[in-house]
Amino acid sequence: MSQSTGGTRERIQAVALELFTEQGYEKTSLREIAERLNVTKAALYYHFKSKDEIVSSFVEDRLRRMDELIEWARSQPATLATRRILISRYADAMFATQQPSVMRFFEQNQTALKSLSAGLQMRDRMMSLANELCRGDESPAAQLRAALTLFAVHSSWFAVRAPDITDDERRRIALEVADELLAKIASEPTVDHPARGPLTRTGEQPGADGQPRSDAA
Amino acid sequence: MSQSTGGTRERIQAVALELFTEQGYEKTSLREIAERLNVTKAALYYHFKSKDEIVSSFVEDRLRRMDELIEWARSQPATLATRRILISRYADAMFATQQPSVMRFFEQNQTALKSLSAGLQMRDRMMSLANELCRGDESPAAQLRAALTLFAVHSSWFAVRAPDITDDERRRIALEVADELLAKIASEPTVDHPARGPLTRTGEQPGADGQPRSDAA
DNA sequence: GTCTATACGCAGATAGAC
DNA sequence: GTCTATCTGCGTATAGAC
Repeated sequence: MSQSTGGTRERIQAVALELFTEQGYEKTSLREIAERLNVTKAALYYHFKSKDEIVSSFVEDRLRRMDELIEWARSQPATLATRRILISRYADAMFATQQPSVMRFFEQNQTALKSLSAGLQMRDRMMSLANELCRGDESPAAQLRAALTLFAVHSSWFAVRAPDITDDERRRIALEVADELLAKIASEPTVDHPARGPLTRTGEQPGADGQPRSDAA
Repeated sequence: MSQSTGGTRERIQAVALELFTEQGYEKTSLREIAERLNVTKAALYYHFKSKDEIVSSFVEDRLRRMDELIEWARSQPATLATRRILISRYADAMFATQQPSVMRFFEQNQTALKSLSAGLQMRDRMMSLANELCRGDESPAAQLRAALTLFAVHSSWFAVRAPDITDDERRRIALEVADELLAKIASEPTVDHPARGPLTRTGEQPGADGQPRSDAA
């Protein structure tokens, strides 16, 4: 919040993010980060209390965005239109500024993030987002489609191997595939076109969300 | 191959696989594995030359299966039918025996596997498999769909949260979603139904496979 | 086949000078 | 705000006894 230094804190974040993503959080030592910046390990400890606080520092921003998104989705009806806007906004957030780097960091460090509080929080948000994407259709297939929708946005960054493709094209293709998946999720709890069938409705649990959210949106 | 010991080698593999998956490869120490088995670290080194050789030992089997699968796919025409059988056989392999554990290990240790030879080999095979799933349709959207098809099989294990679902149901749902994705991939290089449009064909690279494979299939 | 003992290095983290 | 110096502990791996 209050950095009066010449951006050293930001430089540490940038280098750490890069190394954590390339070789993994566990495998990257503070010594390595310090060497890249031509400073000592002790200098790092002036800016951050610990190694995992470096992670938290660049995750905060993303957490905030996701919270806003989830809150918005909960205030909307569970229709295809809502879901399309939801995934579209999610893609916007992921493709904006330097978020792609943070996105890749998360993909590449899923396991390490299990022991980091920032990681657990992000996991929680991703689950909520997936839940919102299939709210109203509790079938297993819908859950899978919802998850794949998020994967579509994420993997558009590495799964598409084209030499001169722009970020905008990646985004558009991701949303094209995502929309197809979303279209197969039932829009209303009472389905009126039994062509797809309800599959195995194992048992409705009413409030799988977690918090009851009593505060205003 | 030739274990005359009372299965100690297998017990090490099992415990290592479990811990590597739960807490990550880097974070799991040989001391921890040894303690779980009530042996010493030195005992581990009798059975395996190094830590990463433990990984290789339980990856070998999976590599062989995937090689067979890829080889088969290459000998077949690039049609929807081929792709459906391919993903179905892949699912069979993934759901068979204790392969789900190995599958989860890979998902959870993507980054660590970049510095392990076994990991690099698996990455290579996954890429080849994805390539086969969209051979004949080099559009970015097809590449994304092919990758998501594989994700569908993988994520059916954790994305579907249902209390009493069987492995067979998971497999069926994964293939249901996978088939939808595959249906949108063009079956022939010369598309004759322009309803979907050619998207942004950025530039055809004839042999994006890597090896020219001159040997017989 | 498994043990004890140990080598050697690097990890994260702190104290206190400048 | 950055440094030098240092602490403490654990990491992988090896030697050699039983």
